[in-house]
Amino acid sequence: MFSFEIEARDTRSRARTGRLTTAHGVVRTPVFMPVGTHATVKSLTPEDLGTLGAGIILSNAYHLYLRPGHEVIARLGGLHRFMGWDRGILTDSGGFQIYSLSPLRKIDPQGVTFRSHLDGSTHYFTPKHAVEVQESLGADIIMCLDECTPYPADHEYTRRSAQLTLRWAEECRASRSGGTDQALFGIVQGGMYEDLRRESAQALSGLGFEGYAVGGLSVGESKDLMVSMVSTATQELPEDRPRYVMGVGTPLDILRCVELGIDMFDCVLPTRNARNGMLFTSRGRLVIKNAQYQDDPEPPDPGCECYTCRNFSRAYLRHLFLSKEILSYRLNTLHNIHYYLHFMNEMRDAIQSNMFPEFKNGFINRTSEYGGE
RNA sequence: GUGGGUGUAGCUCAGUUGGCAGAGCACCGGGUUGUGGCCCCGGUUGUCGUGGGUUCAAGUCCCAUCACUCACC
Repeated sequence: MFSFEIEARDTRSRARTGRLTTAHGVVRTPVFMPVGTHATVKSLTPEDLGTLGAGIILSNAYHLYLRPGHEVIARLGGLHRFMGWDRGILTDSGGFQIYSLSPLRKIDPQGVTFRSHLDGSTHYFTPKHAVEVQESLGADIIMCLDECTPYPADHEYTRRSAQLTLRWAEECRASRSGGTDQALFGIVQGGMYEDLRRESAQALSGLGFEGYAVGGLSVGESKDLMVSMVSTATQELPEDRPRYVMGVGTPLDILRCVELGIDMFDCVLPTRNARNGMLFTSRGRLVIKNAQYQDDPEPPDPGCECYTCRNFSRAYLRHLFLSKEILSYRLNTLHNIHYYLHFMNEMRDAIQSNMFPEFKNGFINRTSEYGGE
C-alpha cells in the first residue's frame, strides 16, 4: 500500500505538491521528515510529533541494527509499535552512517565491512542484508544500501562508486521478500559531476523504484554545486514518483530544492540546532544563549503559535539552555520542528495557489541570513 | 604562642637557571545539513595578597606584613 499523486504544479518552476500514501497514513508533499535516529525524535514524544503535525519521520537501520538489534524490534512487533508511533516511518539503510560514523570501513563489490562506533565490533553489510534489516523493522519506506561518495573525489573514483551504488540498488530490489506494504527507494549518486549524476539517475529510473532519492549532498560542496546536482538528477527521474533529497537542509536549501521538483526532505538541523541553542524564526536565526536575551520577555518568534512561543520568554529559554536543563532541549526542539513543518505547509499552499515564486521571494527578503552565502 | 604550607583570570591551578603573565573550565561571539545531547573555531578577563629591597630586568631572589590553612603547645 504505497502511492503518490501530484495534485498541483507551479507554472513558473518545477515545484509540485501532492499526496504520499503509506500503510500509516497520508502526507502532503513537499514533506519534511524529522530525524529520529534511535527510534525517537530526541526529547519529543510521539504525541508531541502528532500535535506538531508530523506525518512521517526518518529513523536509522544502522543504529537500530547495532542497538537494540533489529531482531529485538521485530520480536516486539516492529518499529511502529516499538516506539509508539502509528504514522509514517522511513528508514535509512546505513550507507551514510558507515561513511560518516565508522572509524574503519572497507568496501568490496559485495558489501561493506565496518566497525561499530559503539563498541568497535566488526560487521559486514550487503545490500541483501540492508533490505532484510529494514524489512524486519517494518518501516513504510526503506532505502537501498549506497556508498555516499566522499567530497572531493575525482571523476574516476566517483564513476566507480556510482556504479557500485547502482549495482547494489539492483541487488536490493531483487532481495525484497515481497508481500509487504513497504516501498523501496533507490539513491542517485555521482558526486559533483553532472554526467555521472545524469547517468546514475537514468540507470536507476530504468530499474524501477517506488521513489528516488538524491544522495551524497551536503558533504562540504558549495550551495550552487548542490543545487546544480539536484537539478541535473531530478530532470532524469520519473515525474510520477516521489523524489527525496537526503540530509538537506536549511530552510533556503529546501526552498531551492522544492523549486526543482523535490518532494521529500530530512535533516538534523532543526533538532540538533535546537539542542545547541539555535532557533529558527520567521525573521532568521536566533541564538538563544546570547547575552542580549538575558532580560528579554518576548517569545523566540512573536508570530509563532508553537507551545514554546505561546508560553515562554527568550530570557527563560536562555536560562534553561545555560543551565543545561532537559526542558531546554525539549522546548527548543518543539519550536524548531514546528517552524520546519509550518514552513513546508506554507510552501505547499503557495504551490497549490500557483504563488511559489512570490513565496520564495518573500521568504528570502524576510530571512536573508538563512543558509545564505 | 611556636613551626610548616598556600596566596597568580570568575573557579581549579601551571609558570624552567630572574627575560613579553599562561592552561583547563566558566563567560562572550561564530559554526553545525541521510544525529552521540557531542564536537569545532575565535574572543574577553590580571593591583601575580600587600609594602619595601636587590637587579638593566622580579610571579620568580631578600626583608617585613596580612589572609587562609595544617601540626604542635
